[in-house]
Amino acid sequence: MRLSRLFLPTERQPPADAEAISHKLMVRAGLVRQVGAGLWSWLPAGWRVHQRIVQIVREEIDAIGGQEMLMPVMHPAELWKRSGRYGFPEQFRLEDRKGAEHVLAMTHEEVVTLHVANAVRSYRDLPKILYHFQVKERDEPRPRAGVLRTREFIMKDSYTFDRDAEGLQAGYDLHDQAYARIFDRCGLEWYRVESDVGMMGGSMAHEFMAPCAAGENEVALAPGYAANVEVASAEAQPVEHTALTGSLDTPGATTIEAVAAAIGAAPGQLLKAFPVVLDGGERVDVFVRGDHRVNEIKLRNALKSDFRPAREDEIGRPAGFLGPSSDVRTVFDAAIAPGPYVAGANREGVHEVVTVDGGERLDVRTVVAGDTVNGSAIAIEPAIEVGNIFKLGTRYSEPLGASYLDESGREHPIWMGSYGIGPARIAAAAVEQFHDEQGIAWPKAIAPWDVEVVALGKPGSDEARAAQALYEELRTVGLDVVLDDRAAGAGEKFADAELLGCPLRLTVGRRSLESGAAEAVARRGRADLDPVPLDGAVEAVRERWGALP
RNA sequence: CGGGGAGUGGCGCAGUCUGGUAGCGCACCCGGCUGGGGGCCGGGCGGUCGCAGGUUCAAAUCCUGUCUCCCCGACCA
Repeated sequence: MRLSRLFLPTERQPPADAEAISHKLMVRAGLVRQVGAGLWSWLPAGWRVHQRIVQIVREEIDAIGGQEMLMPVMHPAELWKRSGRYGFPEQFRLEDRKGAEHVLAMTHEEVVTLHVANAVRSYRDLPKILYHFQVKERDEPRPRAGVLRTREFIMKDSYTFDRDAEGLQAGYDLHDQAYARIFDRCGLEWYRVESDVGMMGGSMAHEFMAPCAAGENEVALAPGYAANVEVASAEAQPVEHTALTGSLDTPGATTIEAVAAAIGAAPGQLLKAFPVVLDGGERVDVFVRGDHRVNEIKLRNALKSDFRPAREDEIGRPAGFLGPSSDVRTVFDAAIAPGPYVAGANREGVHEVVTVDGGERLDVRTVVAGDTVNGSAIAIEPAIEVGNIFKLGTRYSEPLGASYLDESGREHPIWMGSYGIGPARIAAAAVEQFHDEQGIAWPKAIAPWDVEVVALGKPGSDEARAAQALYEELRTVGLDVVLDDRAAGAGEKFADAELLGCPLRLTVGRRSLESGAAEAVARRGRADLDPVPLDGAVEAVRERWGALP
């Protein structure tokens, strides 16, 4: 490709409202452009990156026996009503000309299960791995950070169909291993974490996380331990107890900070009340240490029920002064070590010292940096979720009637798994992880081009002709090469090359004609490599190429 | 959904408070110079100031309404 003809609108300045590095650089480098909130076009160079990632994913899913197909983006609403997933706030809904309801797909469990339900009869038809790359539509409440969180994006989603839990485990493991190969091949720093199963239902889930500053997820890390903070569990740091007894007048002190200040105690000596009402209507008072926060996902999982905050009239005691009460089911967070704590006295303006010992214990708090796992302090860092794997079990096969007959002719629901990867997020994560002041430094597996040949001198000059000859020679041996043959100054060409971030840059100018070699620079680290002789360039480039990240 | 901010040539911005008919840098076009880090000189093109209504002799500027986008938080199959 010649830059003089490429649609590559680079910008000197980032968009005024961009915050995330990948947002700024991908726009500046001419890879993507915004169309609306959470709606993005991929321009030619950006699409090459996307397609290279897609191809890596395709190869690895094919390698575990996946069969690529394609399902539509628009679905009859009825199908989603059957699965019980109709009416999510994120779901785009529309009507056709006849007034029939449709939805735009957030994922494809319903459709793929429909096909399997209609076609699979026998255990002999299992297992199956089906996948596709298709647009997903989600009406996100807040799209952000360029291509990191969008309302429309392409996802590779695969689905496994097995006869039982063991089969599902095998399909799950295959994906786990394929994903590891995919992210390694893409050149990302990544790790696998335990995660919440969320609204997907199912019994087990892991996320593949690429650490970076713009990440929306928080991950708790310790040697041998990695978990999404949504589900992470750790030993709390101990609190020192100062001697306090009896009841304490705390008029107007309704927050932890205010109470701690009023009585001269550390927040960790207090109990924080979190009154909720479960789905079934049961009232529960949850207590965590004053310096901790309730983790609503962990709480929901621990209570095995959705819940909502209790209203004041349901609590029946003055909010802000709640303490343990024998009148209502009471749950203490596991991090509340037995001992005395300051809690509300269930009377306006009064706190009192209570002794917690035993009681119903559940782990429902959000871990904080410094907590320990196996004696090691955890760190919490942001990361982008680039892939996830879910065990769905029979959550979709039952409502949608996907079943098979076993050897004895008995009918069973099919066991399913669901596995997603977002190529756009891999691209953005790579930019977040590998960039410098000048621009992007792509991992070579997903760069838009392998080599950028910068031709200095006027178009038509000896330098330009030598650059073109080099460009053509490298192309003939299968390298993806882009030639900067524009009539621009050297500085502009170097600046654009560093923005775009191809792993290897070869410069052909007057000096090259004198020395008979093109200068070679590795983009990552902007490191000078041994020059590439113009005569015999292919071998030299191959050799330089092999050492690049 | 709560809070904050912004819409003025392709990009980044000034002008709005104090109304007088739109400006700067970059980019772009033409000519020339330069040709190894966004170079220089000269000459140009391009915007009914998000949209609608109102006030006024006169609106980018004041008033009302509305749309869109961004950031923080909540949310995030």
